[in-house]
Amino acid sequence: MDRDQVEELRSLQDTLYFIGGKWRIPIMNSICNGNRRFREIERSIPGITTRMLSRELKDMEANKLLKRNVYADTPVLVEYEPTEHCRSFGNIISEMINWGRSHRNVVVEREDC
Amino acid sequence: MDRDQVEELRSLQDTLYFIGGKWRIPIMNSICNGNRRFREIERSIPGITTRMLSRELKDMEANKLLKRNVYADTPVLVEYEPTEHCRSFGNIISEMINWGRSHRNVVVEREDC
DNA sequence: TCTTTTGGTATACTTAAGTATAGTAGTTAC
DNA sequence: GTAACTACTATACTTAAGTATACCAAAAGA
Repeated sequence: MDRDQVEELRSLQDTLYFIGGKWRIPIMNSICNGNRRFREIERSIPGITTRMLSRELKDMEANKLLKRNVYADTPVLVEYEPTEHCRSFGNIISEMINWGRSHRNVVVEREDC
Repeated sequence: MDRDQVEELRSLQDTLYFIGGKWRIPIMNSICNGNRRFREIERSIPGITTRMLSRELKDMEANKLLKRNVYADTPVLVEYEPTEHCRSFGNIISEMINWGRSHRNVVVEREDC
């Protein structure tokens, strides 16, 4: 194992740690797709609970992945805005979508046989 | 949420499900980097236990991500070989390495301030 | 007035993922 | 003969992640 591979593995594991669970990437994707409000994001990700969404959003704000803007009109309006840091995940997310798409095709092919 | 976003989310979640835990991507990376034998892969990923490696390799074989070749010389030699399916993850892995690298730089910058 | 919507929090629980540690059977090196 | 390596499996346990459910206050709509 040469030096490069050690550094690559470290970068890889950092990213994986950052992605963490099941929901962060879908949330990033949703926000980058233009969803801004809590219920809007929630509806865009079937199956997520308010608890998980709430926790993730808080954590993501702390990690500078998004900005939480509160507009104190009545009723109060809360919007989550992606940062550049969040958008920098775009390539990973696109690649994941591509992979998932072609993987599904492979599975479908197998099922046809 | 239009049709496209539903399909994208599905692809994304499929991929995330496939990646699963903490170890699969590092294992794929290791094997694609040329590591072939059990102990070789194990040593290339500090912290992994034989149990996790064993489980993952088995699961990955079942999912056609790799081929397990047994050479019945004495002593028996076992080699894990990546399939095209595994290599197709290359883009995701590269993007993750890139992200991890630049994220670390960002963190280092912050620490310097 | 009653229901629904918004933007969440609190509590309790389950399950999946991962860790720690030991052991197996065969082989080779000293 | 004993220590170390290969390629694992087995058992027991911990912890983190996720689920289920209920609830809150304020506002708007029917």
